[in-house]
Amino acid sequence: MLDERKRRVLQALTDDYIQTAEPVGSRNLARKYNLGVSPATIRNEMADLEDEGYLHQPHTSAGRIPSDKGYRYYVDELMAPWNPGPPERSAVYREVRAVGRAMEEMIHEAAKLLARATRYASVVAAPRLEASILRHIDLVPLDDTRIVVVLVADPGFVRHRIAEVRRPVTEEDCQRMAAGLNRRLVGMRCGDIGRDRLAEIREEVGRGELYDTVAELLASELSDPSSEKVYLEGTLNILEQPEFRDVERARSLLAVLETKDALSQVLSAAGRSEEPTVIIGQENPLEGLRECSVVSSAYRIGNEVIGVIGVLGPTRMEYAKAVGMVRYVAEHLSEALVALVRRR
Amino acid sequence: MLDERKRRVLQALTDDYIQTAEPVGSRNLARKYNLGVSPATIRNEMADLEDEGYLHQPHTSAGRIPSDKGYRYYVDELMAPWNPGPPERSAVYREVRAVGRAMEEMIHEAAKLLARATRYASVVAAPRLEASILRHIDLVPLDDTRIVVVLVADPGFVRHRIAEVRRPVTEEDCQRMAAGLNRRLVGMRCGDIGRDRLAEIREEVGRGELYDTVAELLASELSDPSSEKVYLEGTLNILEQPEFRDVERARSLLAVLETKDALSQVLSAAGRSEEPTVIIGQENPLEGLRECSVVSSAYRIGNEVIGVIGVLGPTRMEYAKAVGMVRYVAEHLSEALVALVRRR
DNA sequence: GGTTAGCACTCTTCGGGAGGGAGTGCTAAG
DNA sequence: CTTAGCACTCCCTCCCGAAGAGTGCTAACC
Repeated sequence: MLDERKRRVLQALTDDYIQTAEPVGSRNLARKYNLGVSPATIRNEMADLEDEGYLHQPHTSAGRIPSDKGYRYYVDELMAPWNPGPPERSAVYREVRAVGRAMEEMIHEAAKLLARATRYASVVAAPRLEASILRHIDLVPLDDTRIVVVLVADPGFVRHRIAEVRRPVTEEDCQRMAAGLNRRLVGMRCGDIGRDRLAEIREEVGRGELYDTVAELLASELSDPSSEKVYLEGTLNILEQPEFRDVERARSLLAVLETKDALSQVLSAAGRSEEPTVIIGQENPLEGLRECSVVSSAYRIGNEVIGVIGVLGPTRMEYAKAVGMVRYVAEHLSEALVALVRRR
Repeated sequence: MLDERKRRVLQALTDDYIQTAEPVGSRNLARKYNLGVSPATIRNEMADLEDEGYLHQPHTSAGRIPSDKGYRYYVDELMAPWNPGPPERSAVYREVRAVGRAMEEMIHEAAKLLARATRYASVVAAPRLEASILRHIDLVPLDDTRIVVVLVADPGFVRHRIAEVRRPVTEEDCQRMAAGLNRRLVGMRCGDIGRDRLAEIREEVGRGELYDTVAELLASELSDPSSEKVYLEGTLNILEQPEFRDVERARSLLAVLETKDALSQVLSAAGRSEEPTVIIGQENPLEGLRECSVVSSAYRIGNEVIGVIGVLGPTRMEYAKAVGMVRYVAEHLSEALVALVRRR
């Protein structure tokens, strides 16, 4: 659709704009990238590219800026692939693949790393407990009316909540009930352990206030569909971007990002492809993110996609680096996670 | 030291400046606060207050602004006490005193609430595990070479880490070892469970790789003095303050706050008084925080101070509200925490 | 016919006054 | 001691002009 020279112009212009954040003029383009033609010719090409919607001008007599359509074309066809170098690689090995971490912590570390490496904000959706297999329940009395309920589920979920009862219970009560719950529930999919299921085994496992309290807590923790955890890291990086030199813009963006709900929407819009997905500006479903782009990738345990990790920055984003880094982190996160369950 | 009229002028001026963030002139002061004297008189008083260092002028022919010394006097002697109204009270009851939370989560919620209520950033130092009493250790096999180590300590600490061994272990191995560890360690102060102590009981409890791995993990988790957790919330609020309308300032402040180390310093400088402490501007030990004030208070379990919670904002801070709110939250947090251990 | 040099034109940005406004400090009178 | 009056200072805003960057068009060139 675009001839070779237009492609080269669009590529050079986008590269330049991504670097400088300033509208790019024909003279500059001719000087810095040897396109083999004069500024006048480039001007003609730029005018064509603008007519076709790949570029736009902030005002007459300014240089051009890629439009969302321009970025889209750049991302799909033009950009030079970027691969992590030694510093990025070693950071991933050091921080994501470090041992001794439960799954959620590992995922959280991956998000922090991604933010640091790209200098954008990073977002990550942690897997839902629902879909995982319950491995162990533990009841630890804190005092005679409070019990720590510890849940361990399959690929490395560990959660704890505190249950409170009116009538004192003993350590033996807790042990007996934990044994009963484990006998009947371990191996089940967490999402299937709803109130119904818990009511069914009430007779056998325990009855009494302790059972009811613990059961209620389990039901709400295990099968609450709104329990998706979303992390946001590196918000401070947003302030470094020249498009957010204005505090008001930065603030309104950050305000949007602070609502976990918005983040979930962003990540679900990104889909669950295992190859990095790029959402550019207006393609974004959320009003407040129309000047941002999101690069995200699913991560897996084995063949099963369990979450999404990505970066969020201005539309003028280093897409090549973002895509390369997201891919690398997602891959290694997946490998680290599968290692958590590999010997089963 | 200051006569009554000077006190009233300083008070009115500070109140006004805190509200408007604009230098306050004599005419304005005379109009808005009925001080019973003319602007000219107020001017004389203001000149005196400036000579004595309570005020300063950004430039000739601008109004006055309180200096750090002025704020200090205002905080110590002048400001009208502020007490939380129904909305603040109910928020505290709803969010801090809600049940089902482990201690650290409760503290974290208190910080979030404080940030929301004051519209400043909030900081909180969570108690050190070291000083608390170990209550329970649980070893849950995740697969045959990975074990979730769950620690429960006295006032509601729950932590988990994952230990990895080379030679497969069975569920029975774990149970046996957990029982042994509990028998020998429960009731001890966590900080006293160092490598020495763990080596002593090695013979009795378990030997072998499993013991060594778990022991190493316990030692690092229980007695690591650098493990103080510090939370920072409401950073976004900083951007609302007119003194941070300039992105660069906001960014450099937030960059300082993102280093947990700096936060620890701030909170330790605040001391551990149970009555709210105010640190104003230059009084702050940290270079980057010389234009900020911190209002903080210790919180307790029973009579023992276990941490510090506070808010951080520009020196032009609503001190009365900050102090009132910090006091209220710290008190209720202390009560909620003591409730965690009351039946022992 | 595509390419390029030349040029007039447009639009933003930046610096330098001018004018207005807020506030002060001083003086002298009450 | 207090206050009215007043000259003075300094900032802020607006406006203007110059500079600079970049364009689009035209006409010549290959």
